[in-house]
Parts: sequence; structure tokens; C-alpha cells
Amino acid sequence: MAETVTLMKTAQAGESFPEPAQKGDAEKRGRKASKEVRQLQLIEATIDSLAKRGYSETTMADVADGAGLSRGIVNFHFESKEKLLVATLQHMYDEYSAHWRGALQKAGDDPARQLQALVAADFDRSICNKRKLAAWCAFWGEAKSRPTYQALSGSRDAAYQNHFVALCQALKADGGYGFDPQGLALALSAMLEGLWLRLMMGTEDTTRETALQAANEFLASAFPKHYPLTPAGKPREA
Amino acid sequence: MAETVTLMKTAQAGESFPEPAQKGDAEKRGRKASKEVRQLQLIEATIDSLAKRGYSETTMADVADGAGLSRGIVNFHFESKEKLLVATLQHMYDEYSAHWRGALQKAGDDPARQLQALVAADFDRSICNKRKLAAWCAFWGEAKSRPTYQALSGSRDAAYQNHFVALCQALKADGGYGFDPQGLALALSAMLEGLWLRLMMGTEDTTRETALQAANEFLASAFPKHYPLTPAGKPREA
DNA sequence: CATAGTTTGTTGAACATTCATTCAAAATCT
DNA sequence: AGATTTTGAATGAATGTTCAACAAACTATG
Repeated sequence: MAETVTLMKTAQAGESFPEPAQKGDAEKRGRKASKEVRQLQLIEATIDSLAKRGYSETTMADVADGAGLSRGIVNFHFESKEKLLVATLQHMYDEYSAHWRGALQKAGDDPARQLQALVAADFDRSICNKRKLAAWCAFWGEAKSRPTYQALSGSRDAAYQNHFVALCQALKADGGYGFDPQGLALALSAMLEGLWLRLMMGTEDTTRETALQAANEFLASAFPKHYPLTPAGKPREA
Repeated sequence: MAETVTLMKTAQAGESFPEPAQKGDAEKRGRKASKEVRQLQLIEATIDSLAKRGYSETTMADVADGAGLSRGIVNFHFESKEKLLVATLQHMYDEYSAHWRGALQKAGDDPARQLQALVAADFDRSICNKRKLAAWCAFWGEAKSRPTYQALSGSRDAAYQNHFVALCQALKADGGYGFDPQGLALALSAMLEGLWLRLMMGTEDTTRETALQAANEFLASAFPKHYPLTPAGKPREA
């Protein structure tokens, strides 16, 4: 793994427009800052294109047009199309990772709360929207045949999985359940990914709310002592 | 829906190897085979190519080479690349559909048995192998941006989902559980799809057996009265 | 401060490659 | 012979990449 394109994230440039007028960044030169902004702008345009046209029909021209720039610009900031896509995947991966870690932090020390927070985080609007899900799916479709993508394509990586196993173990010890923590954790995270897939396809009437309810239904079934059922199918409110 | 390419399934075409060069040279070299055999041969070659190179790199030439035939042959049997891919997806869809219906039939009348059979069917070798899973994933990645694929891309369709809901309802009535059948059924089928995705990526040490165990762990947790836990994490043997 | 020179960023056209499709001729079957 | 299937080269369109010229921002120097 020679080079991993890593970008500094300046603020959360995620959803809104990048402000054209960057103030006098005392230390940074306007030029250098502009470079990172440009790259982020191109990455966002790439996500747009992936979501709208799919992986196989995403072209350099479409990305450039989407960013409102000229054709050759992408090869200047990213060496090739391949590297642009890797950088885009890396960006989404970093964002997802930061998001669930943040949610975990906010959840406090109670394992039951933490697990519920992790699950809920997956369906947060900032992460779970048509555009991003479609982009994820586009990469999944190519991951198996591209070694470069494989490591990053599972947004739910080993660290994520370890957290789930640990939480299942903690709840088991506390509630005296009979399941195997490893297996149940796998079932849980797989279900979250599967729900993402459903939302992505968007054919059925599955919405973010429906999906979250289904996930909570799972929690209530597997950990009845920690998540008592309510009529709405939603565990106790925070 | 003008034309749905429906193919007769002659025997079970090779599951084991991605064999690019067909060795069963029973007849003369590639010459003159029945139209249906040739179409099936090309579809199998398409699945091979999708699995090996991914959707975006699957070319007509690669398919033709994989089938050991000439370049122009695909446009003769299938009008275009698009139609070849739709026929391939249709073929996989039909196969999957027939498989779970067969498993359900064999399971008898007991809902608990039926549900377990449906889950186990998903991890049967004939359906759940690297080659097929990779092909499924390739289509998933393109489905959102191609209306033609959407209907077929969810191998788990409305009929499948309805069976799950009905079984969850039956078990709830029998066991006095508190869950919402609709939600739990969604969680269940999403988990199965998510486990497929894990198997496909193949990065971790997730195997077909591990995945099936995780799914059974889910069943045991959600329906404790119907699937008592055993040390192996696997519900009672049939 | 002003000016010239250098670096950095951007453009758009040209180029080379890949690939789906077409089709006339050949091969094979009825 | 006539119909059907197969071949392989030709064609044209799409697309990633390169590059020479240009513009803007920055630096050095007078």
C-alpha cells in the first residue's frame, strides 16, 4: 500500500456549498487552502455522479461538469480516475468512522445506551441518505474485483465489529442471556448493512424510520431485559 | 414489460468452477448447439465475468472469450449488452426464487421448521457461493441508477418478504412473543442480505458456516421458545 | 511600493485506447 | 438449395489522459 490519499477535513464541508470567499487564513496561504477545497469539491461531485449514474457510468467529464470546472482539472488534483475514486471512498470511510465514534462518545458509559446509540447512528440523516447510500453501493459492487477498494468498502470494519462484540458480551453478562456474543454481533451488524441495502434500492416502502424500527425490534428481541418493548416498536426513549 | 427473457434451466449448470473453457466437449467444438443451450452458456460466461472483473469491466469480448466463442456471437443471441445483462439477472432471480420455494415445500407444515428452512436455504452452496454472490453484488451496485434492474435486483422480493411476515406472525401467535411481525421480518431478511454482503467481500473470516450460525443465533434470540439454544449456537438438528 | 520572474492552478483541444455494434462472408445444419 | 448459426474484421462513438498555452497568486529584487 504505497500511497493512501488522505485529506484534511476542513470543518464539515459535507453537505452545504463550499464558501467561495475564504477569509484570511493567517497561517495558511489562500492557495493551499484552495487546493484542499478543490479536492473536496471534486470528491463531492464524484459522490453525486456515483449516486446519479452509478459506478460504470461515472466519467471524469461528468465529475468535472458537476463541479463546474474544466475537463482536465481532475487529473491535476488527482493523478487518475482510479485515485479519485479511492480518495472518494477514503473520504466516505473517514466520515462514517468519525460519525459512529462520535455517537459512541456521546452515549455515556451504559452498554445498553451505547449499543442503541450505535444502531441509531447508522440511520442518522447525515450518514444515511440516498446520495451517500448509493455511492456506498456503487463501491460495494466493484469491491470484490478491486483489491484497492476491499479494505475500505466495508464501512463497518474490524474496529466497529469489535465494539459490537464487546457490547454484546457486556449485555450478556448483565442480563444473563444465552447467546454467543460473536455470532449475535455479526447478525446485528449484518442486519444494519442489509437495511442500508434496502434503503438504497428504495423500491419498497422502507424508510429510514421503518428501518430504524426494525433494528430496534431486533434489539428488543435479543436483549429483552435491556430494551423492553413499547407499542411503537421503539425501545425506551432517551 | 415487453419481453422477459425466460430460459429453461437444463440441469444445474456448473456451480463448482468458474471454468472459462468448457471441457465437456461432448459435441463438435462449439458449433451448432441449440439456441437455448447457447444462451445459457453465454449467461454463465457473463456471471463468470461479473464475478471476476466486476460490472464496469465486464465486456462483450470477455463474455465471448469465456464461452469460447467469437466476438459477434453475443449480439446474435442477445440483441445488445444491456439485454444480455438483463437476461443474466433474470436467470439468477429465477434460480433464487425456485430455490427458496423448493426449500419451503420440503419443510412441511410447521412454521418454525419452515422459517429455519428458509434461512438455511440462503446459505446453501448452490445459491451461496463466491461466484453468484459477486454477480449479485455487481448488479446491486448498478440497480439504483438503472430502472430495468431495480425490479429484479432484490432477489428477496415482495413474495419472499410476505412469507417471512406470515411466519413471524404464526410464531408470535404460537409463542406469545411481543414483537411486531412486520418489523422483525424486515430485520430478519435484511440480516440475511447483510450476511451475503459480508460473504461477498470475503475480507474477514466470515464463512458460510459462520454466517449461518449468526443467522441461527438471531432466530434463537427472537424465538426462544421455538429454537432453544445449543452450545454450538445452532438450533436443534432436523 | 513597483516590477519582473517563478510557482501554482486551470483550461480546452488533441490523442490514443477501449469497446459495443454491424455486417458480409463462411460454416453448418435441414 | 435454403435457412440458420458463427466468424472476424471494420466502424464509430465514448472516454481517460496528456499537454501546451494561459491566468492568477506568490516571491524576489530594485
